[in-house]
Amino acid sequence: MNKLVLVDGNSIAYRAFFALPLLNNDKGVYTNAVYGFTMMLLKIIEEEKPTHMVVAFDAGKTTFRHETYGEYKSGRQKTPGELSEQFPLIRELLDAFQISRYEIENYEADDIIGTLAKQAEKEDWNVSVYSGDKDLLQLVSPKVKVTLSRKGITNVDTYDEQAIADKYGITPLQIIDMKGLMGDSSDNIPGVPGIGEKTALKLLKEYETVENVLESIDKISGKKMKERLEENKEQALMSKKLATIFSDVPIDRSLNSFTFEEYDKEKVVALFKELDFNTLLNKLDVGETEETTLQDEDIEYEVIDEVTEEILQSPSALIVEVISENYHQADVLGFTIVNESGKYFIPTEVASQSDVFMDWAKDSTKKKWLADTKRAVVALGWKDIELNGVAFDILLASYLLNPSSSSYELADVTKERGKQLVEYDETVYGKGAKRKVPEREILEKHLINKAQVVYTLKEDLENELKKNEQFELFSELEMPLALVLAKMEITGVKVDEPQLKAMGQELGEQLALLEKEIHELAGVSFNINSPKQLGEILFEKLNLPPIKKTKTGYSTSADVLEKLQDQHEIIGKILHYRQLGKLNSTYIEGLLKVVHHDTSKIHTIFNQALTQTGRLSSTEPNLQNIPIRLEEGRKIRKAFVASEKDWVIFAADYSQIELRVLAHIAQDQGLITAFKEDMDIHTKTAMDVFHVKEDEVTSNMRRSAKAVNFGIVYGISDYGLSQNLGITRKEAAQFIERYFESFPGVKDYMDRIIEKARENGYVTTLLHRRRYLPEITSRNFNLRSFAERTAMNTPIQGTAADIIKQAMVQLGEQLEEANLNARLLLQVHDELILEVPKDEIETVEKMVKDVMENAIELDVPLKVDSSYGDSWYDAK
DNA sequence: TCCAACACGC
DNA sequence: GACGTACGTGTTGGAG
Repeated sequence: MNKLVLVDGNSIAYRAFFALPLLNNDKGVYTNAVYGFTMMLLKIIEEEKPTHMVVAFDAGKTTFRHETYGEYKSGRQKTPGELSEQFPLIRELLDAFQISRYEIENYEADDIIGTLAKQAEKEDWNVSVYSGDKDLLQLVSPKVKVTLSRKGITNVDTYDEQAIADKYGITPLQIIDMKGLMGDSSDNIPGVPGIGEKTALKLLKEYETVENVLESIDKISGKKMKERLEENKEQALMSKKLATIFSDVPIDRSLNSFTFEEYDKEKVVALFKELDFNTLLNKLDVGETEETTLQDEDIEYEVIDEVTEEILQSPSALIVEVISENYHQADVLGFTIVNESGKYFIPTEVASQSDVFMDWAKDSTKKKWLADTKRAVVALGWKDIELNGVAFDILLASYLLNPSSSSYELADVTKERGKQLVEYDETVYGKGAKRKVPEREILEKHLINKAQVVYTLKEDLENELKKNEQFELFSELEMPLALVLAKMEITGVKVDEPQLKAMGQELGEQLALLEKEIHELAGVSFNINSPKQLGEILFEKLNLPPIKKTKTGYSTSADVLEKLQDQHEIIGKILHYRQLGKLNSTYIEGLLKVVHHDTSKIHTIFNQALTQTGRLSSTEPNLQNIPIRLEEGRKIRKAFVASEKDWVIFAADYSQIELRVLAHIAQDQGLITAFKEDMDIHTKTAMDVFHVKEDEVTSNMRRSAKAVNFGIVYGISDYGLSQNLGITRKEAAQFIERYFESFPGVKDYMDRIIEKARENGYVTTLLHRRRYLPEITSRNFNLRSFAERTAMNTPIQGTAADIIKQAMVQLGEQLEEANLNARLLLQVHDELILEVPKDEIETVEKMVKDVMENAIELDVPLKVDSSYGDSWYDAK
């Protein structure tokens, strides 16, 4: 049986380009789109084994669709130069593979594909279409399948009629009707305003086609909807026409001439070498037999009912499966192990009663490779099972290799490398309310696959880390840090529940009173928490001037309200109501909800693989944003107390760590001297920027200087600074300029780092953490400016993150070595919170300060302030 | 169930 | 010349 594969060349090239960082070969030619395209081709060839194959391209700027609608595809971003220069390479690549390409004036790739698909269908061939564009789904039939790239490049979904029905509840042909109603912003097809995917599908389920919908407008419920449909009848019909693929393109070749047999290996190898596609080269050699699809029914593994030492070899890939998102006090669904000797599933009951297993888990000489170490260590820690000897972690390795990835799930990590060897958790377990433990055998196979993938990925990832000079960062910093964090999470922070409740009580009363006063001042009762209702009251009923608007109406944000303070008594009360409301809902009620009642402790989860800069984040609850600036909120900290009698809460924070890091990496002599002399850095900045002596610095000057420093640290723009200081953008820009004049070393650094980012496509921190910035070469001003600010900021913020992480690892070791009972509880970006027995305070104070200040040596001193008290509030 | 608006920390 | 401008987490209201 003949098998025709049709590829939408433009669409796949676009996808590849935007999915991958802007790679280039040693000659500086951009190759990311070619690379992604190649991965896709190899995958298609291997999986589809086509007898015939065509890659279709769009030709020229205008098509017959522009005659219908002049605005078709207008407003589209121009193809970036970095991508257009890759198209010739893609053509060259296809020629080397001996794959036909086809384009024809006046028609789009879609139409060519549609025409060929129809022709092949008539001949009873099987057809597979590859694109990134949902429009193509209209071609699906019993003989035609459509595969769409989802995110990334080889991450795909294949659709047959059933799949479309499952996903959209409509037939392939109705895809056109759907587009007619909802439009398509990327092609500038208007559709009917106000109708999105959901509404379109609902209408089509009832009326089948756009035409029927339009004829039945009377029967449709909703006044707005009727009006919209009525007003846009013509537009809907035209949109449908635009979305319809034309299947009668005059193609001057016969279907049979598009055969695909073998590729010209010599040419392909030569081209791959030219493009620096070394990984793909290796693949070609071993290539064809290599397993790149999901392992299925026939995997062989053993279900263990008694653990023996023979199956516990070193190294082993180990999966400790916990499917609930929050892993504290969670169920472990089972263990799988893959090593030299075989593949094993160990049920939780078997493992937990096996001394052999426990000894192996505890034995640090027995090396284990994990998918997510902290998750496993914490889940097991709650069951008093010790896990040592973790030598590799897929999550952390993948994060370091590319912190901007949106997922580090094993399925994605393998897919990114051109293989899919394991199913998505969501597919196996379901999502949301439907998430559940699957049948025993499905679970076993899934977990075996996971362990298998960990076992194979380890080497690849390790090599990539080494190539990037990130292996030390991985093994000496992030890996040990995961264990430190695991301990902190299990330890938890003790909360004085009665105190929180009492504060909640009082807040509730104040809120009720404020609410009453606000309603009286407004003359009507309304929901103060609703920006919509509040906006109407303030700007329509009370006729206050609306200063700012949001997409949906009037802005009622704090900075707007502050400007209206003097104009009405109600404003102050609203601001106060908001402040107290936030405290009550997020911090009192929110925290009480997550207290573990058996111990009165809160156990957060630190996400170690999320931020682009290398900082941690904290969830369920977020303990990194407990109020401090306003006294009323700061009182919340009184409820965070030491967990044992005669212990205290101890806090140590770095003073100006980011600006010190800046002084070091920029080598700005003025800044370095200032820090060496331990000057007040904001005052020093003000002196230099305003050209005044120390005693002439006014509080306003210092405030401005502080805001500029803040801007430098967080990479904000002149606009951001102007908002901060309440000045114009121009004035803000001048401030920044004067700052750069005063600190020429900083200015040089900023220029250099942007240049470097452009050359490499990424920036790094002192410890080689990376962040890729593909948009730094964008012609879109916004994207480019953003990337430039990120380039300046990430090395600063990221190095600061490196430093405190280093301190945490060292502190963890030293506390243990010194046999102290004091323990780390929290990290809040530049500060560490511990709980300490009173008789250890002196020792710990010295140790913490010493470790933090010497975590990494810079050309400026690091300074740490510390304090302690009965609660977090008192540790100030 | 999702998104927008808002507010908290660094 | 306009663009729409640190990040991350959580709550609420409101639309579907």
